[in-house]
Amino acid sequence: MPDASNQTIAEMLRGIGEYLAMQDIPFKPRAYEKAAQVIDGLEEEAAEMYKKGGIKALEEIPGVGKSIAEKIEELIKTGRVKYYEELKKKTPVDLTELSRVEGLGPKSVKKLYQKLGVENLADLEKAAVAGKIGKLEGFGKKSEEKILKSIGFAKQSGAGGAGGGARFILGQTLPQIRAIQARLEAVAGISKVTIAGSARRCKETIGDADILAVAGGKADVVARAMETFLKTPGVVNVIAHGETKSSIKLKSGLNVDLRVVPAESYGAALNYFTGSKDHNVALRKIAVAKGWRLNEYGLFKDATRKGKAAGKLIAGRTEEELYAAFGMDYIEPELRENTGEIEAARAHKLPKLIGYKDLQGDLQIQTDWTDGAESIEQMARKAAEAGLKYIVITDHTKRLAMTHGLDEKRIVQQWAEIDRVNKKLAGKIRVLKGSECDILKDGSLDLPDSILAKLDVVGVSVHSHFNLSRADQTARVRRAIENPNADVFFHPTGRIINRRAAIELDMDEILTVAKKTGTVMEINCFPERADLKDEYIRHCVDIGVKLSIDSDAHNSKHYLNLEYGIAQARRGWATRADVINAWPVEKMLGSLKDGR
DNA sequence: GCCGTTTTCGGCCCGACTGTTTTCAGTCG
Repeated sequence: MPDASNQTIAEMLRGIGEYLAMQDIPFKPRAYEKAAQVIDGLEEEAAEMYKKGGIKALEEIPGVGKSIAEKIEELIKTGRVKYYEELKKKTPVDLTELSRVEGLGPKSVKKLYQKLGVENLADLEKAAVAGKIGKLEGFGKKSEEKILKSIGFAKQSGAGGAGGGARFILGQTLPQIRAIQARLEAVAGISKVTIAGSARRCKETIGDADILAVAGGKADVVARAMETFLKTPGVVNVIAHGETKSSIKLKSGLNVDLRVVPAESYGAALNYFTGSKDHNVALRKIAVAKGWRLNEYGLFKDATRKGKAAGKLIAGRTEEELYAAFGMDYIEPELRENTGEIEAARAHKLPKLIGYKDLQGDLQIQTDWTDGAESIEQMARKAAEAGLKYIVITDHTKRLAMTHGLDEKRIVQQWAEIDRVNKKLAGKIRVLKGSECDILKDGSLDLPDSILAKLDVVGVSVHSHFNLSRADQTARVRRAIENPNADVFFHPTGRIINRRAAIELDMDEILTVAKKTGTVMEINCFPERADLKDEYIRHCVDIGVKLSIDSDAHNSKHYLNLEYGIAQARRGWATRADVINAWPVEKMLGSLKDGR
């Protein structure tokens, strides 16, 4: 049976949606797009669901009805979908490639194909260079220039990543966005500048950045803000420049939008531009059901009137006011994915998420004993400055030879140094003895139990044999975390965003074993790891597997990354009670396995 | 094509900006 991954299924559905959109068919494209999105976000493989429950199981997926379920079934069974192939044959254009070009949508692609025979990026470039596009009805000189300009970017974004448009890693991008925020905050007359969009929701990757600014309604202030924004260092392209909205592209390829709003609409606008889209649509549907209307200017009573001020304003100045008007508790941005937060907010059952200042310790730190850059004492001092009360030194073990991993002899030597630092920094911070112990191919550990039993915290992790089959990898990890000395499973899936896929692991089984054995799952704060990711974190929270949020610091600057791990934990609905290093040191230690 | 605490039929989120336009379609988020 041909194996269709969720990604393949989503691509097929999205493709059909795009072809239908090209033909100006109403509503169907949105249905396909919606279904594709849901499949993309599915934790379980749709093919597995089909195997277990047949086509009925597929139809139970939200957004999937009879017709789409049949197409998924066909793809799983035969590896292809006739309907999709017929659509492709009718209009043989590379839609995913062409729609990466800024300003080019399905309608334009269709026209370019019909009038000029443009099927792909190369054709498009040829036609533009030859000046054919400017002469087309509905297009002009400017459209042609715009297309030429963005072809370069489209080529770039196509080369690197899977699944179309480039995604930017949150932790690597947020500092850039915050710099733009700071520049805008310095503009006279601007009272508030907020980062919105997926960056505010702290998604592990973001597609673009949205910034919201509040101006007192004075035209000159707005103009100054826009001017400052357009002059952001590193701008390569101004995509739009209007009275309330401007949009730029940076050298990095990141698109940034700025919207200027009046104070009375700030809450509604922030909510609107924070998203997610699904969350907003769900809210708007509730508004419509009540006979109200929700847009970026506010929540209004009279739904029949269109435009900015549609009837009597119910709420809009703050987000709190907005959610209250719906009879909901305030929903933290990290939760706004329409995955149950709206229902929970209505029922007043939202969790109290772990806070950004709630960590007391850090359970994974490397030093210059292996591949870290700083000494144990330096790392300890800087951790204290960062507000931590305890840290665990977890240098690599001997199997990781290139890091000069510790063997039995050297790790014992390290304990003496830790004792010395503890004495010196008494009252400032406590340094615990730990290890990032390699999991060998057969699931045994790289240090003997006699050593591991003497450590305060043992982390175990996979650094080799990433390509084992799902069954073998799962068995390997299972054996490792069943070891009574293995306290924490470090960066469990091993994925590195945009670079290395996650290892094949039956996460359901691993988390079940973790629950049974009391093994803690790590949320690794390295922005490109963000491992575990949000959906698995939520699974842990649901079944009671404890978490730790660790910097995996290799130098003291890396403590700053803790923010991103906390964000990830919040996206997974985690509270302080779920995260062991949010607890005092004695309670944390007491919660670990007693293999020693 | 999907969906249902008004509905199994008739809806489907909504507004800003751009370019090519003398009033609007396409794109985007």
